[in-house]
Amino acid sequence: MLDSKQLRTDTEAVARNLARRGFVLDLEGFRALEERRKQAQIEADRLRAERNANAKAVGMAKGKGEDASELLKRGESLTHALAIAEADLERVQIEADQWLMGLPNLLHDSVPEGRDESANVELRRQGEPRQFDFEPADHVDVGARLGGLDFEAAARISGARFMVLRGSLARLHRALAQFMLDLHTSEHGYQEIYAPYLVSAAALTGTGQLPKFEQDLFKVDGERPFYLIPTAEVPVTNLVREQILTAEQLPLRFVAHTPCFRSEAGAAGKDTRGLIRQHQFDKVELVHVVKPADSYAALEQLTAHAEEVLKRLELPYRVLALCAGDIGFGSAKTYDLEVWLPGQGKYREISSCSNCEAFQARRMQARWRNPETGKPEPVHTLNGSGIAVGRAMVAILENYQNADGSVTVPAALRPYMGGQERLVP
RNA sequence: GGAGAGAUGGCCGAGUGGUCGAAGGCGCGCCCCUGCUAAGGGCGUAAGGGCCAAAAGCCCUUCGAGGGUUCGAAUCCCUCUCUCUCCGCCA
Repeated sequence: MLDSKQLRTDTEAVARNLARRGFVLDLEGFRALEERRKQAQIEADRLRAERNANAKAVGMAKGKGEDASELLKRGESLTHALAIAEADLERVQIEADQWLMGLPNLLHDSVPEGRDESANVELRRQGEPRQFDFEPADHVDVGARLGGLDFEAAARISGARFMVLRGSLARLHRALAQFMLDLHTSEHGYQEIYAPYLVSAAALTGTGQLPKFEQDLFKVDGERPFYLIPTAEVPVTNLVREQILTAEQLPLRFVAHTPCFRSEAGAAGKDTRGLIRQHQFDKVELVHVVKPADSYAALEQLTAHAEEVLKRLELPYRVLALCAGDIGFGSAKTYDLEVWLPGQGKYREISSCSNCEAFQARRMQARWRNPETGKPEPVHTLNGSGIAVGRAMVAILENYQNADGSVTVPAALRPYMGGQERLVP
């Protein structure tokens, strides 16, 4: 959510910023709506103040034993008028809120211009793609040869876009998650979190998935609806919702390993082969809650923490600054990490690190008390994958495959694999 | 699942229809007194929103949430949520 004050006082600049995303802000519509809201609120407040004063007068008159029948009559008509004014205000308010909730975040000045992913800017590369003396297979074939990757069983159980892991691959998957958690908790200073996988609409509204992106979510109907989390960002960031934190509590750094559930509506036919795009996948997520002044330093830090995972696994990757048109709804600036996949011969996204500034904090009412002003102000929130577990496994299978069908276990993972150095068919 | 109790400001806790955003206490802040890590005194101390360019000021909302009764609701009625205790069941 944008700062409504800024939206009102600096409308042109906001419109110019949003235009970088290709988002057209309806200035006329906004001004008309805002004017209606203002009038409705002034009128309702006025009537309510009058009614309150009148009611108080009734009490005083009765206390003195005076006749209050005139005041009572006036009160009745005021209450009636107020009901109408309040209903009017509520309608406008809902309309204004929905409109505000549908606006994406403002972009940081450093975000490169561009309409789509082709304009993303590569910032750096780490590691050299390995030269194979045989034709590298993709992870589906590597996994099949190991006998641990079973899409057919998954299809029988659940359908398309699910996977079953068996034996050493299931263990590799677990080892990856453990390794990442240990790295972030013991070396990067994160607190490990276990949080709900089913969340309320309010939590999803806080982080920005609702109301606009309901079609991307799995909804669990019941007396009260729940949604399956599309990322741990949702429950973990919402840890600070409706809180006023002290300056001493910041920064907060959380890490959580959770499954993520995505409907992938609109991705029909995309990445249908393999486990790149699944309805259910595991991810280790990093979340920072920081003072506004620190958030861009925190973004660099968080990205470095995600990169460290790939460095330790000795996987080649590159870092992109997403361009204006490719940045997510709630983010002001995003870096993507892309890992090299020999099976596809290209870099594929494995982590996305975003600074949401105050966008989510305003929706969640997550604040800190700024000692300089003494006032509660929105915190800044950041999140990033540190990193996607399923895709990390893909990268390992493809980058560490051998001609005989075996897969070398990266050194960093061996302690989590009982010392095993190779996965063999 | 059954029975009961509860939800008030940073915390504790009073308040069963009127001048209550809410006594009192604790905590915190500023000041006074006191020559010294004590005691005492005074003042202040919620959040969200609106009017205003902004500040000051004024106004509105909020006593778990929503609805109702009423001129007027923390207080009465209904529904829901959450917490606690006991029983049952269960990983």
